[in-house]
Amino acid sequence: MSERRYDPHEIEPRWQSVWASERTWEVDNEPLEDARTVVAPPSAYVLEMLPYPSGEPHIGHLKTYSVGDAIAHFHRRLGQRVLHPMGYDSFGLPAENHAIKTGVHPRVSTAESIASFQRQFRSWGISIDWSRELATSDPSYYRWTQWIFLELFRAGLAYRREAAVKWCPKDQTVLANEQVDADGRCERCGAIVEVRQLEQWFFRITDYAERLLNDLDTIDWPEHVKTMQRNWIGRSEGAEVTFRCQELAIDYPVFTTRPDTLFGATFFVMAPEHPDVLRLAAGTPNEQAAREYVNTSLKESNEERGNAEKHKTGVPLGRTVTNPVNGEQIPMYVADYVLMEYGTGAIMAVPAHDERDHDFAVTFGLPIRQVIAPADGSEAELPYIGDGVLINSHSDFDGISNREALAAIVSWLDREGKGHASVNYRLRDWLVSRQRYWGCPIPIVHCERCGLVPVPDEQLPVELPEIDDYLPKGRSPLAAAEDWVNTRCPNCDGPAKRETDTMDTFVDSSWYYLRYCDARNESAAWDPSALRQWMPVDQYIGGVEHAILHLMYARFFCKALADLGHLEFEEPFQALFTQGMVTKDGSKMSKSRGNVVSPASIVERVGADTARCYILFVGPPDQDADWSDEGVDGVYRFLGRLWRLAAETADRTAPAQPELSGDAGAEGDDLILLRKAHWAIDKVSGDMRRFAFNTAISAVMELLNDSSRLRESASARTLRFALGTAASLLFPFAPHTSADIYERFTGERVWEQPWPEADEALLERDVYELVCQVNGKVRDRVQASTEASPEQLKELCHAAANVRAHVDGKELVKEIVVPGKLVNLVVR
RNA sequence: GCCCGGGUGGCGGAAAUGGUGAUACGCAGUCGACUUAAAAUCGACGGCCCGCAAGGGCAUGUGGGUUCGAAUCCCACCCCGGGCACCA
Repeated sequence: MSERRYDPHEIEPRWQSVWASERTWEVDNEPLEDARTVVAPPSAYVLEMLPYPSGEPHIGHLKTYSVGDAIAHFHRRLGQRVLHPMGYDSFGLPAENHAIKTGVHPRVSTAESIASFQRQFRSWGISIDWSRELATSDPSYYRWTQWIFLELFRAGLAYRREAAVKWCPKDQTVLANEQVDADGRCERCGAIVEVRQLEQWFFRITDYAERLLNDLDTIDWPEHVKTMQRNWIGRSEGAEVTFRCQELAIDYPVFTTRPDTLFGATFFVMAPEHPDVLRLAAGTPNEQAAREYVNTSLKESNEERGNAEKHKTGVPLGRTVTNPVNGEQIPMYVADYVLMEYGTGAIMAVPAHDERDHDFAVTFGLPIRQVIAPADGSEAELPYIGDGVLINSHSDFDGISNREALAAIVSWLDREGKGHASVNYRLRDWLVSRQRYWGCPIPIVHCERCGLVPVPDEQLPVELPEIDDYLPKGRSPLAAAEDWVNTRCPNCDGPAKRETDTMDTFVDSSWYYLRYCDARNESAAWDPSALRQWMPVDQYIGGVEHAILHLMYARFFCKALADLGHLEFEEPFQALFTQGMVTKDGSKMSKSRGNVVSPASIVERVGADTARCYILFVGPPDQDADWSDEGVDGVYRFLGRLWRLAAETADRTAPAQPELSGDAGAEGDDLILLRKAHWAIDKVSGDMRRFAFNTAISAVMELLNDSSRLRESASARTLRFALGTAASLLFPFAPHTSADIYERFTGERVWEQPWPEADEALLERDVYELVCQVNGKVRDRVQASTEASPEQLKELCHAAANVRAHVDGKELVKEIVVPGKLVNLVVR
């Protein structure tokens, strides 16, 4: 027999061209009537986060799509119709920055990158329904992004206001809170972010805080991702309490989570951004100092200001407010530890029971009045944050627990009209406007007479104009395209100007999964019946880095669009899987470190099947994995051994026969191998459901090892079954090699075959190795029958030679029998 | 500081619900076969210590505990990774 060589470069393109020419992975939307009358096969929507096309795909992409493709294939073979589409998140800063540097239009460089992604996805053999492909920068897509924007605008969910916003001086654009990292740096370019007052567009995501929080309970997401979202939303229960400044006759409500400590409030603090600060200070001796303080604070970066280690600063305003519970006049301060964006921008300060207020009081020599004492009567060290009983408060409340007092005080405030129970969220409205070119234009016209006027639906899309200069100059580069900017008001036909800001790219990616369901619809963003068929996404796959931003925004879009009557569901992604990062030598791959492994070079060296299997085999896919070229070689050897043994066995058992089955009367090595094959089916099936692809692949390796060991002693038929099964089980990970092997054996296409089922009878054994322990230590092992009674098992154990050596001459205290496992004798 | 994950051989990692000698599978390593040689391939051996062996002792970050039995459960601590961080 001639030596056969495993040649992925021959095998892979051959199968890829079958899938391309037959459009194997395309699925149609069933007409609705059919879905109702015919028993429609169950469907599944398997989706990986769409890539941002910049340069070439990297290893992280390979991992995401290897995971997603395995899931998609598994669902198909379980008999489901699977929607598994692909698209590109093709608006964004990197292409624009590239354009600034090289003059190449972002559309051109993006198109090149997309072509590269397409080529590589095909070369990886990912089972994509290419008929639904989309790019968010394509007018046929962003037309509908604009339509959604206008729907939100008309509903009051998109609005414009002046705001202190995060401004990146390098990228010359506003950033969302979420795009500023922990050090106060721009997520993209790393420059220190500044604060500016600008008119900006926002989405009213805060209206949805409660629902975004509560509905987390209805979806099957990793707990840590839910936790991150919960923290981000940051719900706090408490009360809003009104403090009145008598001199100016102004009420200042504050939010507090601790109304039980109201009697301990000894001063009052406002954020530097608070619009009343200068008015309050005006005419007092502190006017000048307050003004200077506000100015310095506003210039300070968030990084400097947010540092909790920093000692407290502030300036007295020379005014007082009245504490509503006891009528005390307490002094007002302005201090930068109070944030304008949270609560009301003003706080009551209780130095005895709040660390920050305590620091401030110590620095400024303000009174500290303890109003809660530990319930056990011990002396509390201040600030005391814990629970206890009220003291120094009011005879109605002193002595009762602070939890009770909290409720009692809130209802008292409510009755007196001085406050009420309240809930606050950390979540802020989503700033969506960007002063950049390469993004979706905001379809609004500014008319001097009519104000903000939406571009009529039938005039969408508002297409991006051609410009020569992408360089941002503090305003959108679009402002330079005067022919485009100057237009007529759709309302009054008077002269008007187009909005020159573009949308944050997260807007584009907040609804793309809807568009896939009806990607070629030219008269609507989607037809409701198309969504009914596929949505919500059954399994979403992507990196944890999107745990907050993208996943929160997409959820918000669904809820808002559902409220507007466009969707019949409120959660886009029923289940989520987040895969870990791929590192090299323990650190993140990056060009500057020079440790980038390109998927293309791996595929060229060992083929896509090896690359895909390796990345799933190296460890649990939800964890980070370190790339090792030696490990890749190991997987390559495995696929090669499997393919060669299969090819050799197929030659021996030719011609191919469609059915693949074991011998019912198998015995000896045939039975051993048959059992192993069924064990592997059972193991892989379970592992697929748990995303345990690493152990699934190792189970197939075990099956191959046994097949190889028994290649001479087992029958050709059993060997054929074992190896055909191995190919069938490996198909979701190594589709080309598996399809090739399966076809050799059966002449059939493995992707058209149902997922194999394990024969229960072959999973069970009639004899097993009984573990014989003495005092919990294994002393011997004997063959036992599954049928044996506990009494018989005890006897077997007592009879074992090495057990006797440890038991003889000792007192038997206890006997523990675990049928099917072990017997443990306790002796003294 | 708070909230999540994790600590298992030289390495990546296995081990639903406590139950085989924990370390499957792969990598690296050692030895052997084939070869003029190498590569490729195939086969064998690999936790540590004592012992010729049978066997015994010690081993899942550290220290306690629960249990006939703990990588797995409980308590305390140490280390690593991630998220949030003046959110009142």
